Amino acid sequence: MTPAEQSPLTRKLSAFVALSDVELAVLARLHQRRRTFVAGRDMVHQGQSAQAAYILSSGWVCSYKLQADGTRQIVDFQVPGDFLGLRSILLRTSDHSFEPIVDIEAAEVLASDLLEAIAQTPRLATAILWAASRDEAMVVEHLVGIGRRNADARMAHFLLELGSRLALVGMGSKKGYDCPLTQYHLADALGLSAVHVNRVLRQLRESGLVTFRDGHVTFHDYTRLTEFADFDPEYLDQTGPLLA
Amino acid sequence: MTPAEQSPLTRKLSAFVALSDVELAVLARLHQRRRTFVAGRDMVHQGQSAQAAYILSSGWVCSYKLQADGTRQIVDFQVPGDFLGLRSILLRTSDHSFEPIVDIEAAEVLASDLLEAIAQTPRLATAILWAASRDEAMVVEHLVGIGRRNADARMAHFLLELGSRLALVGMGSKKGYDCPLTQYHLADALGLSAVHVNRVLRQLRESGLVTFRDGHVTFHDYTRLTEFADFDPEYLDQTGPLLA
DNA sequence: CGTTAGTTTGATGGTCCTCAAGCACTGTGG
DNA sequence: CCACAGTGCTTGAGGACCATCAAACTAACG
Repeated sequence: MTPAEQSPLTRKLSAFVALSDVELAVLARLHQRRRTFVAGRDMVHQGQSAQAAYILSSGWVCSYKLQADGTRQIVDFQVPGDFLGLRSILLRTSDHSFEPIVDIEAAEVLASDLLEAIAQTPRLATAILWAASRDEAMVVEHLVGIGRRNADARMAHFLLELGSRLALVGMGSKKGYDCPLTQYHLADALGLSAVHVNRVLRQLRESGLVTFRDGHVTFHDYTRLTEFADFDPEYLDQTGPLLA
Repeated sequence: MTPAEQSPLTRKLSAFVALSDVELAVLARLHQRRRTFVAGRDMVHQGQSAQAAYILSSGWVCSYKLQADGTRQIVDFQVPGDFLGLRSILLRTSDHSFEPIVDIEAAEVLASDLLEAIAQTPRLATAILWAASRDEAMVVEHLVGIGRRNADARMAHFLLELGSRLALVGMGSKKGYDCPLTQYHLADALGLSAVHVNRVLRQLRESGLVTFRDGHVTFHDYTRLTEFADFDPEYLDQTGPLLA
């Protein structure tokens, strides 16, 4: 299969583990139950019991938690190749909600299928756990950003991280990438108000660092932006193959 | 074994999965390589390659990330019964550091031993993954707190969560618990300045909600504090046995 | 052509930071 | 026994960063 024919998840995992034909076949089988969801309607609600996880094939999703006072915090965004709700499989109830940001395509993965696949192919299991560990490392980095970075650096860091993640599945580069998020999404993710997000974006644009506009992110000076954001992509652990 | 003789991890897992004698034995074997670490000297440094994880037997640890500008963000605290560095096993380098807050005792667990134990006893594997999922849910809740709660509610929520976690291993109750953290630790965990932490604690104390003083947390009005903090312990998933 | 979602800008104010200083307690060495 | 340093806690004053409120503008859409 050429990269273009592979699922984004296969493409992502292949960058870290050389998968055998058998492992690729098992992975392909996990993609069997294809489903679609429309933008804006939650796939999974906070508090709902979660029996299945999903592998995102196309489109963007966000996972978030709602508070009693109505504010929401977006925990993470999922882009093609990412798992959704992998963690919640073992907890009795999903601890957060998933909202498709655009219309999406995803493969439903039952807990039983996943556990079976893991039992059958240990190397694939390692790859999947690697992906889960990486997702968690991103949440941790997100936490650091909200706790200890000012709004400008936080935004810059966020846009850089997204770029790196998208590059891994061929949807972005150091030039920029397409991005369907609204400024409200950015606000809820970064713990800011939408108004301030707008000012921050203007600031970054006028500094000649990065432009977010009309659904597209453009890096004007990748190196300087990286320094400004103190962005060290090491936590993304994507510097080369892990297992030969 | 009576609860008092069990390791805190065994006690914690037993609250959710009824473990057989065989499983208890495998779990006990994971505790073989006992080590001690002194307060203040990092066990694992950010960027170091991590081959082993630890199970904390006694004492408190914090995991944190340092930034270029010198500020630090504490991601989580570990109390007896918690894993340390479970996630980093699969990533090439540890994405954060671990610092013992007091002198501690921990069991070193090699990646190979852990994988073997998981392969041998699927129910134990489920229990361990449950614990890992729960840890991640706590990081997510921490993220929500920093992003969307004001300083008072953030502190209140944090103290309540710690209380719940400690209660699970018999080290706390709705009355309160012993806590060796300094106000600097609280500041670095909650994304606040130490000065403001002090003011927040005074505020909570004078409101008759909770007192943090001389290494001890005292809940004055647990119900009212819970409402004030919007604390819903569901994400801790500790309402009863998961697997019979 | 009105409605809605999203963006943009201004004005005002609150939360929390920074700087600064003093206090209490502990351990150490002269 | 006392000086002194180190750690942690406490309080005050001033100001930065970001939230909130308000309103105008654009584009898409039925």
